[in-house]
Amino acid sequence: MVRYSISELAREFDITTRTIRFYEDRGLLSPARRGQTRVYSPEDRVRLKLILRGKRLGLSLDESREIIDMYDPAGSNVEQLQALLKSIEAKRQQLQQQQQDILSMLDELDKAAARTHVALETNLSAKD
Amino acid sequence: MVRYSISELAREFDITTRTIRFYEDRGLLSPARRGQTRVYSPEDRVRLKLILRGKRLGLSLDESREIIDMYDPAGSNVEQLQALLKSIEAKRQQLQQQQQDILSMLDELDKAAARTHVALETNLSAKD
DNA sequence: TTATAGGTTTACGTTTACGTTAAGGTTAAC
DNA sequence: GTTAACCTTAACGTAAACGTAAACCTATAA
Repeated sequence: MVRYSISELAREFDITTRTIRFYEDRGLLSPARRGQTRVYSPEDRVRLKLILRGKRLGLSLDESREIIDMYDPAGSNVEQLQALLKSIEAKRQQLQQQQQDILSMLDELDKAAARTHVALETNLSAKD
Repeated sequence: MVRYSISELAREFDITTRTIRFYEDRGLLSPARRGQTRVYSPEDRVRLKLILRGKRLGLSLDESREIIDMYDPAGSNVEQLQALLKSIEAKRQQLQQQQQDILSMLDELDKAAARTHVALETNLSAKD
């Protein structure tokens, strides 16, 4: 039965314990307790990973929570399920927009790098 | 000679004029003036577009400015050019990480959608 | 000539996502 | 038995990215 301490997780993901407690405060994590001390399961660790991935994509904590909550359709009633499908679709669109943005930006970085190489060689051969 | 007013740009990109002025304040835009009034060129408009694309990718305004500044290697000296190449490479790596993150997330959204469809059909056939 | 539809600066307010003490409780090693 | 390395809650501070409101100028259409 694998368990983690808060500082173990903080070290692994290079964040502070304050950050982890803050995520709990915002309802993104709810670790077990041994006495007063927080004890994290592998599932808690996965949730943390998902939060951090969301952060890398520029998601707010609320958005990350929404996505994590999409994982189980436990909000069983039909309307909720249909709403869930809608927000899944919306997220997908947003991610596809991001993909496009990344491709454009990568393309422009390539060109910028090329120009910079040219400028470098010019400067070097000119030995100014 | 195409020019834009601040509210034209605000309408086009669905942001407020306050936002556009804020970007200027942070050094990301520097439109011309006609009297006291701001007048935006097509180049200004492109810069604004790039800022907003950065936003969609979760970049801070400072990061967006850095990327926009990569477009011309006017910081001509050799050390600066080498530093520029380094940061271009760093950005590229970050964008590739984001690509990976997006692919994973899209994959998980697919699965979530599938589970939701199943739950929906179950609920519908059960007519609860 | 007076609305009204734009533009301006200035400045305080707000949300998000933590950072940073402070003050204290518990266990393991020396 | 005290030092060190953990853990806890509580609370104030802060940077980023604007929102919001006040107070003002200015051109033009009715």
